[in-house]
Amino acid sequence: MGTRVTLKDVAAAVGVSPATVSLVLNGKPVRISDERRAQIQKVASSMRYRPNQAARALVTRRSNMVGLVVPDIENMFFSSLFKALEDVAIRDGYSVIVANSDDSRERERSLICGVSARGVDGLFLVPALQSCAQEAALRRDVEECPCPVVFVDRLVDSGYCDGVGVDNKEGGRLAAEVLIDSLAAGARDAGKGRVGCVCVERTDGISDLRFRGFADALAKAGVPLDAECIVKGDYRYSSGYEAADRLLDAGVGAVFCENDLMAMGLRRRVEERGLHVPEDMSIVGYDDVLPRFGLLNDLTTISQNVDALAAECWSVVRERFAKPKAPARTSRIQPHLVTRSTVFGV
Amino acid sequence: MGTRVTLKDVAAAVGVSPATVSLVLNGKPVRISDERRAQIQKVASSMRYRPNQAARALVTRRSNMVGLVVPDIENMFFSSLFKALEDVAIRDGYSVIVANSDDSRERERSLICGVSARGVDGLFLVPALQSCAQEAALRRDVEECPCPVVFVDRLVDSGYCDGVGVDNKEGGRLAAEVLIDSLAAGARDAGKGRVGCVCVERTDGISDLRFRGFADALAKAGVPLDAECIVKGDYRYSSGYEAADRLLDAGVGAVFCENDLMAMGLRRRVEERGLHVPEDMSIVGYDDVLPRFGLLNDLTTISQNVDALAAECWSVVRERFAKPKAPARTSRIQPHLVTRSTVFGV
DNA sequence: ATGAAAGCGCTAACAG
DNA sequence: CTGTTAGCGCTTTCAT
Repeated sequence: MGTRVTLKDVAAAVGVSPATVSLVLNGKPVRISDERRAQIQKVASSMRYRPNQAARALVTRRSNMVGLVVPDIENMFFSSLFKALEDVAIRDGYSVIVANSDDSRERERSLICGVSARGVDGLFLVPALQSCAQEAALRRDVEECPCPVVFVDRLVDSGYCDGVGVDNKEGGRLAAEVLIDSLAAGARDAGKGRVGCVCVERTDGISDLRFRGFADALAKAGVPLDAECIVKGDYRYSSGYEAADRLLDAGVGAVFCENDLMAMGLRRRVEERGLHVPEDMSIVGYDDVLPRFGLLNDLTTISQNVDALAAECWSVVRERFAKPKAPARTSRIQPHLVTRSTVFGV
Repeated sequence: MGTRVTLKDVAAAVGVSPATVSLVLNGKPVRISDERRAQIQKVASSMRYRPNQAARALVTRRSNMVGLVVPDIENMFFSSLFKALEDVAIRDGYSVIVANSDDSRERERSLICGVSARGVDGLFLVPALQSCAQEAALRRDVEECPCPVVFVDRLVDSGYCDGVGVDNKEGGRLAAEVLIDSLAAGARDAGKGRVGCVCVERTDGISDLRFRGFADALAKAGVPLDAECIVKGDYRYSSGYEAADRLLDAGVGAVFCENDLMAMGLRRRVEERGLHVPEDMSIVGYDDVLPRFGLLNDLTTISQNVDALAAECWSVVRERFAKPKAPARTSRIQPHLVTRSTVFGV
């Protein structure tokens, strides 16, 4: 195990004061003779000096760490979000501390405290499901948090806090649009002409928007969306799988699933019944996160563009660092349609 | 944004010295009058005092943070590993800093430095692929690292460093065993009687062991494993998918895939050709990590037991904290067979 | 151009 | 039983 070499060690080795070394190593525009500069650099690197970040954080009040609290890192979307965020953060020399709230208010609360006590400069928070239903409690925690907080993805009422999300309503609209086009592209056999969806009932301020965007666009185009064609899901593969029979039996031939996992489950069951996608059923998913995990994905889907989301998160927090008192800002990434092979005729 | 209240603030509010407050709040067994104790506790909590961890780390030389460097957090296995590790670490009050090496030696190197400069108490490292081929360079970094390192999963030559992994050879053996049983369970039609595998060629010290365990067990049982029944894969869905035709055409009816993703891809292609699993082909996967992501999995597979792996990681590092000079120790978790529905007759 | 000194927030001796 | 003192490793005035 290596030993810890301090600034003082370097100073002693060179025969100057710690202050001088600090100045040089931090590239401060103080006029120190070039020879000294070079010498200090050389000695420091040959001694493998690494500044102690804790000490530095103590005095500068900046840790170059940010926190990320997600409901569950085993949700592919959040996993990707983390990776994308780390990619952009690391370029500015930041590390990311991640923690899982398990969608629990209590755990989230303790995480906010715990992570901020670590001195992070900013905290990205995907609010727990339980918090979405207890906005007042969440707000209290956020306001007490000694560092800026940015809501991510789940945009709860956030006049008091920065937020970055995706335009879910637009995503729903895009899904409706392509399904409508598909309907127009070719006449369906009898008993396959209806439109349906697998949607999630949650207070996360996401599923309802996707549904609203979808339903509104359908209505505007005069395409009916009947109650028996709306099946509840829970974002998991199995719920898509289980939705298939009801949809098929209702004569649905075009389905919007609120995420890709459910779309895959749906597709599997459809094919198990000896039917084909998209000939017998068109399917649109949501997320487009599967390919990032090495899962082959030929699903036509609405992409959330996780990289753009992460980039925007970073840009928002940097602006907040620069102007701590600026008014809170919420921004939304635009989703887009990725056309692959599961929608008939497009 | 909340304000930062320090120990001194609390001390001033109570009218005692900072030291006293520190003693009380850390539950030190110093005999301080109970009334003072209670009063200090009360004031501290009402002022919402949170100790500054950076300052504490500076003096105690313990940060209560550990690092985890993985090749890619978008690999489901590592994603699960992180979650499992966080679960166990948080119970001891530890936070985890995660970073992706992208399997690059260079990036890993800079991560080891960067993370350890943050003062982590320990570092869990899944060596980058590139490092597995440059053990000397890796070793140098590890030995220079000012905190204990634990190799995880990819157990490179590690006489000098603790390690925790899975017994991959045993996993391969288990896969062979169940496939052999399956063969015995029912006679196969002609042209489906051979055994094959989709395996990965890598220097990660994992794929080769799985293969070796598999091949050795087959040999011992007198079951042939012919060259044309061994197809190369890359751990991704698509490579399993693409392996299917060659395997089928070679008359293979029982396949071991070195991970679940490839097994799923293989299965998909087999079914696309109108065949059935397990009637026409038995498939054994490896990992059993898919269900954790909400992916329905009815694959018969070799489970790595990520939770046990993480628990063992934690136990190893704790022991290292306790005895910094103890000899390095490598331990291996035993994998086990999870019987589901993709092996014929078992 | 460089060094001395103060102090970030906390803990750990040591006095009292 | 409690307060004072002295740093942890670093940055940052302010003198020199």
